[in-house]
Amino acid sequence: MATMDKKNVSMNDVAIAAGVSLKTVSRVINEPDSVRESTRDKVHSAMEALGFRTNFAARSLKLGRYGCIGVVLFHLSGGAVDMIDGIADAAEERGFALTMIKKRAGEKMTLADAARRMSQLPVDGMIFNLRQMVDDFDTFEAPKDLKTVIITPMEHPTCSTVSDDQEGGARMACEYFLNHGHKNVYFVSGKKESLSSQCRMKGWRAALEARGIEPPEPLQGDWNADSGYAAGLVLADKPDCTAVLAANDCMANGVMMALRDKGLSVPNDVSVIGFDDELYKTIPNSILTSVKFRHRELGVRALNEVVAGLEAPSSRSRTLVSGVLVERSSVKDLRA
Amino acid sequence: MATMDKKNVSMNDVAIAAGVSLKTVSRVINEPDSVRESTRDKVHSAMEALGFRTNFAARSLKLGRYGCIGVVLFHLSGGAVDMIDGIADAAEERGFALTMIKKRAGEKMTLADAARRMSQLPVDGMIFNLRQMVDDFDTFEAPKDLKTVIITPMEHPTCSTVSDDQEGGARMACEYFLNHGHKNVYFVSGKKESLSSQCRMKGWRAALEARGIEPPEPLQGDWNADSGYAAGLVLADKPDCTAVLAANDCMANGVMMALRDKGLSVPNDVSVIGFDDELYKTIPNSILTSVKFRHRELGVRALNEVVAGLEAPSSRSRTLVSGVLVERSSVKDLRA
DNA sequence: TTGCGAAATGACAACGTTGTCATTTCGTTA
DNA sequence: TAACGAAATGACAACGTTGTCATTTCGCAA
Repeated sequence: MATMDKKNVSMNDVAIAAGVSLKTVSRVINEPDSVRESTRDKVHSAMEALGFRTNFAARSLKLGRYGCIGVVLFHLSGGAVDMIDGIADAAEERGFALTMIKKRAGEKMTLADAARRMSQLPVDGMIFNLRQMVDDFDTFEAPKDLKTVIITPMEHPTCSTVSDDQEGGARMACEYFLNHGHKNVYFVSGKKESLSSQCRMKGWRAALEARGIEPPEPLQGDWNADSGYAAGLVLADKPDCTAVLAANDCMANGVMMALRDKGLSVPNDVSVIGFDDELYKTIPNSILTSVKFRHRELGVRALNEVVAGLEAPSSRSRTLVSGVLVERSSVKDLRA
Repeated sequence: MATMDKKNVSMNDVAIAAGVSLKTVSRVINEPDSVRESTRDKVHSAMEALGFRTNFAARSLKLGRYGCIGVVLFHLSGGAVDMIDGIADAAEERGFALTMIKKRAGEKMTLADAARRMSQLPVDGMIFNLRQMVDDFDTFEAPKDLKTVIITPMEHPTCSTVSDDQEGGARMACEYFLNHGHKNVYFVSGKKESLSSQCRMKGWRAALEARGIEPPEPLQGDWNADSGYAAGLVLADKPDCTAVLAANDCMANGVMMALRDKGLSVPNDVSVIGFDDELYKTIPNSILTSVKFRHRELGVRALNEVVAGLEAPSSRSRTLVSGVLVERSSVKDLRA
C-alpha cells in the first residue's frame, strides 16, 4: 500500500518502519549478504510498502562518482544512430547511464564550452562526437579529473580519440579498383565541411599517388543523390573514366543513374564504389560495392576507452576502427 | 594557476582562498547581484585559480531536483535520430540535460523495468520511446512523483502519450488516391511487430472502409526494398491494381522497380505513395509522393510535455503530431 | 550454564551544497 | 557625531546517503 502523502521516502523512514537502523537499510541494498535473512525481509517489505527509491544525489555525493558517462553531440547525422546505439549498449553492459547534451543548430560550441557544461553535470567521463572542425580543437585541454574521449578522425594532442578509419577505407576502395586493372579513379566528395568527406578524399588521393597516378580534380557533392547525378553527367563525358569512388552510397547511386541515362552501363563501361553500404535498403537487388564502417563498434570502443581511462584521465590513446569492403558487382575486372 | 594536487575543490576551499564565507561563494554563483562587486571579483579569482566547479550531487541533493530528463530508448531506428535531436534541442533550450538508457538487443525490458531503473538516476521526469508492443503496457503505472511521457501511437490509461499521427497519415494518403479517382488501394506493410506499420495499415483500412471499399489482402514486407520488389511483382499481375500504398519509401521504391521491370509505368499504369519522404536522398529526381512525419517536432513536443508536467506528474494528455503529404508525381489523376 | 569469537547491527560523522536567520558593515539623515 | 535602516556577509543546520568504528547478538565449545 503506497500511501505516501509526504514528499520523499528516505532510508531513515524505511529504517523506522522496519524497526532497524538506517545503516542496516543501507546494507540491505549494498551488501545484502551481510544482513540476516529475517532482517532483510523486514526491510524489503518496508521498502516496498513505502515505495522507497535510493536518492541518486545523496548516493553520488557520498561515493564521489555518478555512474554516468557524458555524451556531447556536436553533430547528429545518420551514422550517429548506430554509434549512439553502440555507446548506449556498452554503457548499459558496464553499468553506466549516459548524460547527453547537444549543440543546438546555429549555436557555436567549442570543446571548452562543452567541457564546461558537462563538468557541471553528473558525469565520470565524457565522449565528444565531433564530425566537423571546431575552433579550439588543437588548444583544448580536458579537465584533469574527467576522462575525455573525442570521436573524430583528427589526432588530438592531449585527448584520446576514436575514429573510423575513413582514410584507410578510401584507400582500400581505391586499391581495389587499381588491383582490378583500372588506371585511374575519379572521386565525388560530400559536403566540404565534413571531416568524413575530407578523410575519404585524402585516402583516395594517397592511394593514387602511392602508385604514381596524378589524382584528377575531385567533383564536389553534398551527400544527396542529386549531386551524385550531376557529377555522373560530367563523368560520363570523360573517356578515361572507368572508375568512380563516391563519398557515400546515395551519391554513388546518383552517379550510376546518370551513367545509365547517358547510355553507359555499370559495371561494363564504368565501375563504381560507394560508402556506408546502405543502398540495399532502398534499391532492390543493389549491385553497389561499398565501404562499410562499423559505427556501432565505434561507439562501443569509445565508451570502453572512457571507462578504461576513468582512473587515469590523462592517459591518451588513438583507436581506429577499420572499414570493410562489401563486394557486390559494380566493379569490373579489367585485367586480361 | 591551477596547482591542485588535491582531490576536489569545494566552495569551502574557494571561500578560504578568497577570505570570505562559504555562503558568500554560494551567493556569487546563484545570486551575484546580492554580492558587492569587489567581493565578487575576489571570489571569481579564487574560483579560477583553484579550478572550482560546482558539485552536481551536492547541489541536487539540496535542491531536490536534477535538471535532467530521462530518455529510455526501447528501440533505436532511423527516424529516432531526428526525434532525439528534437528532444535534445528542446531540453537544451529549457536548461535541461538528458539522461539516457537503452534496452539492450535481445534483452526483455518492460515499462516497469525502465521506470525502476530510471528512478534511481538523476531525472526529474522521463520519456519512453516505445515503437513495439510491450507486455505491461496496459497495467503500467508511472511513479507518482515522476512525470512520464510515452512516445507511442497507442493510448495509455494513465500516462501522457505523444505520437505521430500515423493512422491519420495513412488515411490521408489513401484519400488522396481515392480523390484522384482510384477505386481501390493496395497496401505493403512493414515488419509485423512494428506499431508504425500496424497503425499505417489501420489507417489505410479505415479510409477504404469509410468509402465502402473492401480492403484487399495487404502484402507483408519487412521495410527493405527487396521485400517491396517482391510485393511489386505480385501486384503487377493484378489487373485491378492502380494504386499502391507502401509503409515506407524503401519498399515503395522496390514496388516501383518491380512494376517497371514488369513493363508497367509509374504513375501511368500504377500510382504509388510511400512514407517518410526520404527517397530523394538516395534516388536522383525522385518522383515518389510520400507521407512525411515531423519526428523532430515529435521530440520537441514530448520534451515540452514532460517539462510542463513536472509540477503535476499525474496529469495526462495525448498529443498527435500530424503528417504531411509531400506531393511529387507518382500518383496519376484518373478522373475525367 | 558460561565464555568466546564471529556475525549482525547501530551511532555518528562526513560528502558539498543551499536555506534560514543572525550579525556586521555601509551610506544617510537627524 | 550619533543613530538608523538597508545592504552585505556569516554561522549553522539540513538534504540522504555511506564509511568507520563501537556495540550487541548469535552459535557453539567448554
